[in-house]
Amino acid sequence: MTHRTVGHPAGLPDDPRAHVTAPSPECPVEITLAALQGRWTTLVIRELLRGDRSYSELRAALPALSDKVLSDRLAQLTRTGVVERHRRPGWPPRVHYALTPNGHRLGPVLQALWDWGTQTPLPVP
Amino acid sequence: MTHRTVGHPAGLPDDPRAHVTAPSPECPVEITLAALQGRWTTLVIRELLRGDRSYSELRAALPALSDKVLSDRLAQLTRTGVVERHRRPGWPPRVHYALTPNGHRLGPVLQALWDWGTQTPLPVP
DNA sequence: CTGAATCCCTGCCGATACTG
DNA sequence: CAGTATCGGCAGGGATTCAG
Repeated sequence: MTHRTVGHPAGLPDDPRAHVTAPSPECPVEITLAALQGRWTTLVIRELLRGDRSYSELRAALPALSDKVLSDRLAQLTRTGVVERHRRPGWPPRVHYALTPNGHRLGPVLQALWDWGTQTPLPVP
Repeated sequence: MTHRTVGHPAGLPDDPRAHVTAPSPECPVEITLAALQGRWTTLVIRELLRGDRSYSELRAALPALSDKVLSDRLAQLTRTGVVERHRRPGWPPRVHYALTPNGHRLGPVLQALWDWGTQTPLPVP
C-alpha cells in the first residue's frame, strides 16, 4: 500500500509510491502482500523453504489442503515469481517445485511477520 | 501460518507453531497477517506512523476510503492492539488515533514488505 | 464530527467429480 | 501422479443512510 514507513532505510530517497492515497498494485508493500495472500500460501512457502517438494509431497505435508487450492496456490506463486515448476518427462509424471531466488528472500519477510506476531497478545474476540 | 522459516534467529528454539499443517489463528505469522489484512489497512497504518491523526484527518488523507471501511479498519486495528483511540470530551466530538508501541513495531515489518516488493518484478498478468 | 446499520455484489475457498 | 471443471456458501468491502 505505498509506504515510506520509517525514515528511508532502504527505499528510494523519495519514491512516489510512498505517498499514494489509495490502494495501488504498484506499491511494493502491496506486491508483497499480494504474493503472500490467500489461505495456505505461507504454509506452502514454509514447506518449500525447507527444500524442493513434489506435488504429492506438498499434499502429504499439508493433508487438509485440497487439490484445487494447492494448484491455485502453486500457480499464484509461480505467477508472482516466488516458485518455479520443473517437469520431469516420462511416466508417471513428476513435477518438482522450488523457490526462486526471490522466493528465498521471503525468508526474512516471514521472519519479521513471525517476530511481530510473537510479541503481540492475541486480540480479545 | 505457523512457520519456523529459516534457522531459528529469533523464534523460540522449537516452537510447535512452526510445524502446524493447517492454517491456525495462533501462528505468529497469521497473527501479523491478520492485523495487516484488508484493503486500506496498511495505508491507515502508514498515516499513523507519521503521527497521530483524527478521524477527519484520516478521511482527508485517504479521500477514496469510505466511512464504513475506515471505521471497520480502525476497529480492527484497535482490536489487534495496533491502534489506540483517544476521545476528547466536549463539542464537537474529537477523536484521535495513535499507534500503540506494538503498532510502532510494525514499521520494520512494513519495511521488510516494501523491500521485497521493490526487488520483485511485477507479475505478467 | 464520528461513527454504526443496512443492502448488495463480488471473489475466495472448500467439496466433489473428472482427465492426460 | 498431477492436476482441471464445476458448483455453492460465505465473508469482504463499497454506497448509502441513519444516529450520538
